[in-house]
Amino acid sequence: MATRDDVARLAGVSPSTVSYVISGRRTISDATKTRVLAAMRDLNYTPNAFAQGLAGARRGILALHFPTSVDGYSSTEFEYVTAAMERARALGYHMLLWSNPMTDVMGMESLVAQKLVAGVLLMEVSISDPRFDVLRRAKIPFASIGRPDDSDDVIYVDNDFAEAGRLAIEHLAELGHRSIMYINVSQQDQAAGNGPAIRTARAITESAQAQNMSIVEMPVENNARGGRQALDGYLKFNPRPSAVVGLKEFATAGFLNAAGMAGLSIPADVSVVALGIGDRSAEMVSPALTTVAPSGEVIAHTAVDALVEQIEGRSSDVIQQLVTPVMVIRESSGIAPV
Amino acid sequence: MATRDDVARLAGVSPSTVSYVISGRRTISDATKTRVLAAMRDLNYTPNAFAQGLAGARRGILALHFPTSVDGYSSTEFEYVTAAMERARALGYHMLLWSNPMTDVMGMESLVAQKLVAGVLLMEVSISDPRFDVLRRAKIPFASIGRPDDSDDVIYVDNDFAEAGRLAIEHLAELGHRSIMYINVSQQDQAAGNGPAIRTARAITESAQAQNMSIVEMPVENNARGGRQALDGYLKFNPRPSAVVGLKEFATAGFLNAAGMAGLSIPADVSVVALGIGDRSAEMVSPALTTVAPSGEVIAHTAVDALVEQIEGRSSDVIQQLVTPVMVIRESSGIAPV
DNA sequence: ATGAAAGCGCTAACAT
DNA sequence: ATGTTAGCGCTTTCAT
Repeated sequence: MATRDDVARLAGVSPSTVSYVISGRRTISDATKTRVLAAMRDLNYTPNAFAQGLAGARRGILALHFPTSVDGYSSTEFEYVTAAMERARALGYHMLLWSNPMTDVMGMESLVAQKLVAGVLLMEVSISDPRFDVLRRAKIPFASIGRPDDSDDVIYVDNDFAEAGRLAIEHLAELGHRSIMYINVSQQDQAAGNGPAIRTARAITESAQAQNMSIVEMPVENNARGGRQALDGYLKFNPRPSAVVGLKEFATAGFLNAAGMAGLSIPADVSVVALGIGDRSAEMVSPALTTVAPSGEVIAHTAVDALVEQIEGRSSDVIQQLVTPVMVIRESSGIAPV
Repeated sequence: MATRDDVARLAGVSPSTVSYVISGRRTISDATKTRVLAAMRDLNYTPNAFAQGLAGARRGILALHFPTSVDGYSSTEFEYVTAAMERARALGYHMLLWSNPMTDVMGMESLVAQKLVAGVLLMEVSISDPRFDVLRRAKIPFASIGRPDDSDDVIYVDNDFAEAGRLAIEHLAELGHRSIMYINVSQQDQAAGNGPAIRTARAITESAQAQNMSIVEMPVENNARGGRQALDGYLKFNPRPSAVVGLKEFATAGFLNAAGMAGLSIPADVSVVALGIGDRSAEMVSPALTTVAPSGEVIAHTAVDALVEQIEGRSSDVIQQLVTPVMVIRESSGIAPV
């Protein structure tokens, strides 16, 4: 494999000139530049990433970190991952995927200490996420998709949960619903500080109050069994809420299916609105779910942009951005039964 | 940040001794080893990954490559990704996620030329996948999840499609089904050489013949619309097949939903068996899908193991392994209507 | 059992 | 506008 010196020899210039042609950090005469570029092409030269990194160049790798989850992740989360990776690539960075248990902060420390990555992007952050302190101490650039409670110095991009809650509740209010059940994440996840769950609960509670609607909560695990449990709980209410707002896709889909099996008709008997779920998943179930969700692509792209800006020192602002969610009315929501 | 020389100084040994303590490639007296280890701990030392890479150590990064897909990927595919990453981590490697259009072979070349990654794991391989030649030419270790037609020298782990087809067809045969519709990938994807689609078609055709069953094919895109088209096509058959075998999850789920909307009862009117779909997706729809699929975790783990063995030169065998799929009978398959 | 020293292929400060 | 050179922090060969 050709090295920089090979290129320099072939082009008849000094090695550093080759470097400067690549980095553009020096003005090079057109004639020289052309010769160097040609030599690079002839030799099929690509700089060695390790040498660049060691010599102190901009390290071209970002890490995308998410805690390992027993429930697994959905296609919605994968969309975030692929979108982040694509943006990173577009900006000239590689993306290291990286996951370990939330509590295993050591793993994170060792990655950072290896100096391999120029910055870290956090996914699935909780309101008191221990990863932030590790990153702060390591003085490595980081940004997060989602935000902790203590977020003054944190660069983040997050869903605008207040707006999402408002959209969902107002949609249901317009359809005449007066009482709602909220399928929350499990108590365990709530205790762990699941930000979207907590912020969504707050948002829909406030919006419901503003609309004079009543609201009850149903915490279940994010899987088909959780969905069935949510239905069991739902059926015990008297009177039953006429609408359900669900946060996680496997639980919400599970509720939808269990309700159908139990002879409930959706949306004639119960309306269902799903929050934070991607289009693909929303259309995988029947009836297709009405959703209120931000574009995963927008969130991921914005977050990567913010991280890279910080890495490249182009901006010292603490970028904090809420992305406005979009409501897509599909088949699972309709006029409240009389 | 502490370097190896700092550790050496603190421990009162030469820098190379520190290296040898880390690599274990030299016998070191217990006394020395203890002192060095203590110094490493005191200084919170972690070797610089770039320096290691440059100096020719084992490069600790694997790349996981998949072509960008317009249809997006499902949670099933994400399971492969996370499983591969976890195994890589367990073996001491990082995992770089990497994706670009199948035809953009240049992107792959430049990654490889950067010498950043020790090996490449390919996902979503097609039967005449251009990526293999790039990798062969680059003389970089690689392995694939799935296999091309020309696979003599390719280390791969793949689903045992023949067995999957047999399991699905025999299950349906036992339930009394005599005629089947196969929801295939789009004609475009078939032309692109989608291995699972082609091998599954072959497998179920052969198994169906062995069972004296008739089989028709229905190519559609892998999304909800494709599922509806599959139903439209299905309804036009006279007589209608009593069972449907579907390959891709969004299309198969779409068929399921469209059939339900159209008043067909599943499995009373039509049985549906889904191939290659993960449990999570299978249980997201209603009725829950009977599936025949390999464990994504097993496939991914095995593939990463094979790749790492090759990288570390522990084995020069061309590991080629088919993973036996597992049938999970859920609610979408039942006795054929009379 | 340990040390010394020659690279690995770059970047960037210091020349001219 | 270009060349020279001192590192970056390791691995590994050659010494002892």
